[in-house]
Amino acid sequence: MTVRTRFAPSPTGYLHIGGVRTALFNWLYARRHGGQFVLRIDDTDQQRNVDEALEPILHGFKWLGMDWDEGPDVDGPYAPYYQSQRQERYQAAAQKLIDDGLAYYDYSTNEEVQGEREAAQAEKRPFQYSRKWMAETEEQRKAFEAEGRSFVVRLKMPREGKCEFTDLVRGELSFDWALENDHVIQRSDGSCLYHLASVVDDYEFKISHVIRAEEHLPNTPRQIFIGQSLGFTIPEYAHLPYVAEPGSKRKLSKRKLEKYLKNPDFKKLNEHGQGIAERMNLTTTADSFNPVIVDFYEQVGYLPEAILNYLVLLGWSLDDKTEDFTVEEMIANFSLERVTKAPASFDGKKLFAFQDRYIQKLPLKQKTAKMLPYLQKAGLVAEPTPCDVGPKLGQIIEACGDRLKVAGDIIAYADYFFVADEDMQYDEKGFQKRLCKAGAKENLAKFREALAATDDWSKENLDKVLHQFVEAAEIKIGEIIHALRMAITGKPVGPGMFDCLAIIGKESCLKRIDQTLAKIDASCAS
RNA sequence: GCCCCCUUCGUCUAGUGGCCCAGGACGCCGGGUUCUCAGCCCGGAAACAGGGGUUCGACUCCCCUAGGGGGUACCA
Repeated sequence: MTVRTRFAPSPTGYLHIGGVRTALFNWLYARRHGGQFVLRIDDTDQQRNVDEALEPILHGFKWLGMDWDEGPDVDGPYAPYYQSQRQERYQAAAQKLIDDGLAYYDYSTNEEVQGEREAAQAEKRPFQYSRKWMAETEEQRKAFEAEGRSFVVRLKMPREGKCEFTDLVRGELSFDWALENDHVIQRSDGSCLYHLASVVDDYEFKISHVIRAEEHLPNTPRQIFIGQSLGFTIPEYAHLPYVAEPGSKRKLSKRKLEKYLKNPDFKKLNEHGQGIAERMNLTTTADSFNPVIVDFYEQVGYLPEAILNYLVLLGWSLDDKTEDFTVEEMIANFSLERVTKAPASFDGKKLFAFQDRYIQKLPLKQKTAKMLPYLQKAGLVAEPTPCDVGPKLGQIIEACGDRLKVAGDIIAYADYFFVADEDMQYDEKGFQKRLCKAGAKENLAKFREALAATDDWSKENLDKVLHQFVEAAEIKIGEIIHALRMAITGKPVGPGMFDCLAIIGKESCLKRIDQTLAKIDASCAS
């Protein structure tokens, strides 16, 4: 049997991180078994601009490298892959169920059924529809219609026995048929509902394994009933635990951002990304730019492999120690048997740690290629790229070392390397602390002369020059180096001092020091 | 209300009756190193939800309770 799995996104305009985890498990399972991964679009007839709302989702999949074998843009033998274009099939299935006596026309009103439901609740017994308005003959239909009633189609569920099936994650499961309701499968306007559609599609697409979130577990008996009634082979089922909210066990949702931001780790992750977006002058909205949405990570400069590695461990593990997996290793090792049963909450810190590890492993050339566009978006480097930028950026990235956690971090670290001397911005707090203190100006002025007399501008030599200066002046190294950093970078923190001096170059360094000396007179209260 | 699922350090997890006074990872705390930051090195705290069984022996099996989550739509 060929393994075929599917993921069924609805065109909402964004790709949700929890959805990606579910999709990832489907994708890995298909790839692991040499099968196919299908993307089926859960749209409805009413939805407008489906293409527009779908595009960011498909883009997200592409960015992560999760390719699909059939679906939008990839035609396959079972097209169309849009549910809105498959209504006739669902209607035919509904008709067949009626013809076989496994579904029926129901002429009840909403209020009538709701009344029965409330009565059952009041008596603390399970609700079971009385089938009072069920019409199984033409005469009954005519009679109800004469009353002016309209109909829906309901499943005629069994009222005894058990529905038993094996879930690949949870094992043997058993549900009482009598507790299942006569669910509506076709609305009064003739359109069909999700459960019917889903079962019909899974069968027609020859899906072998339905791997989906836990919320569908209680729906499974009714889907099995539909499938069996239609004479379909029933797929294997695997119900995955949720990706839960940060620090909780509740299902992660798209619209509760406010609440998640109260979680310190989530907040930090978000603020870090927002900072980068600001430096790129990106206009963001909470709806489209936050850590619950995959696009956030792409914009900010995370690596897809890091995201995937983090996500695969949300509910799955190989053993007691392996944490790092390349995509190939994930594919080679993934199994449903090792999926956990309990929900896993989203942990921004851990995701960030994976990102850190992955980006540090990246060769300099690739880092440079990934980071350059960020400097351009921030307006620090022209487009097309001037030819001296590449080597310089390489030096900067090397100097920054593991301070750069995501590609977008380069902006904050590299701005003073690319900005004109006279446009350099000073961090005011740092300026006060490091340059407005006694002796700072004098030391800086003296060291300027030492630098002016230096021709060998290599960082090794600069290191030597500074140490000689410190010794001669009989001061501690900290007394000059912090002032110097402020003077030539404008910031209190950054890469190694000698790297900075070397990269900025003699001419600019002297100019910046002069500028700074002038500013000390202007800005420091005496 | 009814039905279903779940429950090991703060978080992700390992553990399928003795290898576990519970292992790894992220984070956290303390100390050291460095020109700042980021690191790096050393050390540390931190969990089997509770109660009954079964067994020579239970994190592992059974039952109950509690807690958490989900479903119960002419939503998906």
